[in-house]
Amino acid sequence: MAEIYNHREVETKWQKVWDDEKAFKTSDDYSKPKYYALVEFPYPSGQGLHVGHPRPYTALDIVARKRRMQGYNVLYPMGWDAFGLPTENYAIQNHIHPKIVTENNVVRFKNQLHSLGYSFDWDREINTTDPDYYKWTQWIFLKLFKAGLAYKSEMPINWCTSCKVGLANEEVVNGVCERCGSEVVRKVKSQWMLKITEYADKLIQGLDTVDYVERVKVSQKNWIGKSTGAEVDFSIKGKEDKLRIYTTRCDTLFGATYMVLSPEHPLIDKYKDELKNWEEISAYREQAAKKSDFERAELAKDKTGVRIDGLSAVNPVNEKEIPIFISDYVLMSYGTGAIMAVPAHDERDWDFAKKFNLPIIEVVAGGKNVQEEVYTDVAEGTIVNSGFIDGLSVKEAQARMIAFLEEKGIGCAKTNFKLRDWVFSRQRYWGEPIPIVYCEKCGYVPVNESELPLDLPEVESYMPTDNGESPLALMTDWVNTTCPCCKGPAKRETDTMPQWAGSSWYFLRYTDPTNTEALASKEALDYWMPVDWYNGGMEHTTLHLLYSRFWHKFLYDQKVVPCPEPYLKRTSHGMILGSNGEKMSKSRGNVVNPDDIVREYGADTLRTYEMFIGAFELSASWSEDGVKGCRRFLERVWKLQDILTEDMNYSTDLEVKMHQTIKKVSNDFESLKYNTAIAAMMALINEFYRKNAVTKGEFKTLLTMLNPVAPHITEELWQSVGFEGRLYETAWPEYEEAKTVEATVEIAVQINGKTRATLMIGKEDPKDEVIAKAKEVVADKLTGTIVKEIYVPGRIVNIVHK
RNA sequence: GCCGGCGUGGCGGAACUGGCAGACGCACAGGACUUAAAAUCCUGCGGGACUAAUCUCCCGUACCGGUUCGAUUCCGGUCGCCGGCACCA
Repeated sequence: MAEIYNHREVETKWQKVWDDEKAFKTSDDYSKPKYYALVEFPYPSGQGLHVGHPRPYTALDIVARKRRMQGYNVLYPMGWDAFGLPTENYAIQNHIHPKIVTENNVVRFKNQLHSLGYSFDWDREINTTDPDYYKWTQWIFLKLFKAGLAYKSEMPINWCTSCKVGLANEEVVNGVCERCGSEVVRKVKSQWMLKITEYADKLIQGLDTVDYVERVKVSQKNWIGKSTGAEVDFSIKGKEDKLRIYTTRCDTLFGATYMVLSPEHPLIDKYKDELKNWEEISAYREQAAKKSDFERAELAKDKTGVRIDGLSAVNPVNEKEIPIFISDYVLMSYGTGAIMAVPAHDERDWDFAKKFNLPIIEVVAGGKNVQEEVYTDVAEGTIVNSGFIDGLSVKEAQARMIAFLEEKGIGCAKTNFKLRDWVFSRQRYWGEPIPIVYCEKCGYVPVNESELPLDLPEVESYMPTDNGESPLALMTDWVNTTCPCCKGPAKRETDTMPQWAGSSWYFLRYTDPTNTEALASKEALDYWMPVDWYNGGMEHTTLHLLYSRFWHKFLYDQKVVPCPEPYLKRTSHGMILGSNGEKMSKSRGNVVNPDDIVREYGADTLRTYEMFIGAFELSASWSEDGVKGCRRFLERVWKLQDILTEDMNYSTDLEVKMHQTIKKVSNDFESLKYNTAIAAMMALINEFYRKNAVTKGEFKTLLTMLNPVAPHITEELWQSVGFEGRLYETAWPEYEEAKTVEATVEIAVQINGKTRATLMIGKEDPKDEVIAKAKEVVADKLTGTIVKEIYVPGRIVNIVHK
């Protein structure tokens, strides 16, 4: 009888062996085929590892381990995305330097990850707060600046009242701060911006070249929000100025019966002295300014606005004079901040026209009465009441209209995006200093590359300030410097970079993490990039994933990296919910700590359970009973030792099953179907127990297949039954396609599509013979006339009969 | 409102390309072992009708309809849930 399975002993033992042997060290042998597997590096929070973390880590650990067994040189690294607000807030509350807080958290995280037996190459560990690392984050920023993609802009930003920090649009969720849930208000501030919009098209096009799960592609496309249309100039009656608008429906130009400006539109100020109802307009503008974007959107149903009394526009296609309004349903931040309103064919314009009693002119005939109901269909319908484009389809009319506008010089085709430039400054301490100096004479001047890293200075107080300045602004010694250009007095930029900076390029650093001459050597980048498989959370689709693709594309254009897309394949894991089906949180009291599971059941059990819990991409509820089931499975694997025979082959009756299982497990590990791979191995050992015997050959294959999921127990069994060498260095088992098919199979015999009997046949048996046998089996039920006989080889016979 | 995804036993979930629905696990029930319990092992386990039991039959993959010899799978419609976007002209 084998000893009892003591997971603590086994797991401690093998973790030490792997460390001592540097078992998972990535080789620098660039002649071998490479495989780069990547999981999103965690933010080392004070709470430690959460039971959700191991799910993606285990999934790609399985892939990484399998690839090594298949002979690849594998890069499977881990590091720390350690700049960020929670650390800073914790530091403030407890009067500990954020650097110390980070160090402590990293130690804890690392121990926890280590206890789970991941095959990370810890020699390549990186930390975004390490000056040797953020030197290169700053270096990339300088590249962006020099390329004109980083600029400072005075603009309204999303200001979190609690964090006292500006947020990117992506960080504002339902009008509140994504992180703390506090109210977000608009505040005008001078901010560093990155021109991600310059890459909008490339970011969309690149999606066609990569293997991402569909929902990620769709979300990114929606977020970038490309739309094609035209810009058209309307003249203002009696003035030189033109009013430029953006429309996607230039085919409806003849139906424009009024115009609307955003309340912030500059034209209003220009003519304020001529407006007869300036007070009313001004009051409306003030009211609109008070509302956040979110509030404006929330009150969407009810259209408000004020007519500009004193100005009117002229429709360029029919010279008709039409009124101009201001309304907050038009946003200054999109298009030109002004629209032509075509109430017949735009829902918002229709609502507004009804409320203000404006004329509605049908220009696309679609069988609906546009006085009663808006008509927006572009696929059907014919242009009417529209002069030279009458009778055309919507599509034809658009082409004709654009040609007309361009010919007359009053408009042109135009593409717009919803994507806005990335607000890149944070008024916080715990982030990368922005390596820019402001000089009265020379303006914004980049710090010399030789001076990087520009270290984060030690400060007394890193409290955020109420006036919106970074805590660094108080450090006059640091702030006052000399201009790199004219050597005159200058001031340093005191804002820091957002958390997303360090994570926008970290996958490059892993390829060559200690390089002091470059962010990574050309050879390392040529060999390792792109990442072959990247897994991470859906919540990063429009943040980290989009930002890092942007940086990477920029670096590609700068010839720093060898490929236009950083990740070949992107998958996403589902969340692990509490046993009550709700999101795990302290307040709900449903949090499970992985340490407890590792202690009580073992890392292998936790790993197996998290892979078995359900479809990888869907969220799943935690169940301690489920954990026990997986523990039971591993114990049954352990106890196979007791029924082991010396035979190194597969037993004849299980040969097909063995080949089938290898095939299934091999394929399932590649396609995120970890749950069915484990189920197949469970079914296999059930076969062994049914026979009460397992050959050494069968056991060897089982251990090899199970090793990526449960590395400790399998390595221990490998050694204790006397197999050579280390299991982690053993080749992945092969299967023969021909041997995955049974010589005889049971098929269903159906009558009119309903199964009435089953039948054993040989896989090569000819059709006629099988059908004859099938008829025999169900002879008593075939009382009428046979209409048709269908045989699907190896599956069913169906006899159609009346 | 728009865009994605999903809906299968008491539960988590399987099902290749349209071919025996419910693999695997959990829970539950009965049995074995035990002084007993736990653990372990064996058996059963969608609902219903018939039966002493087996057999057999009917219903069943959210709902309604269609295509097909055959539909969880494909098509049309309805309902519900989850996620994302949301006055983007």
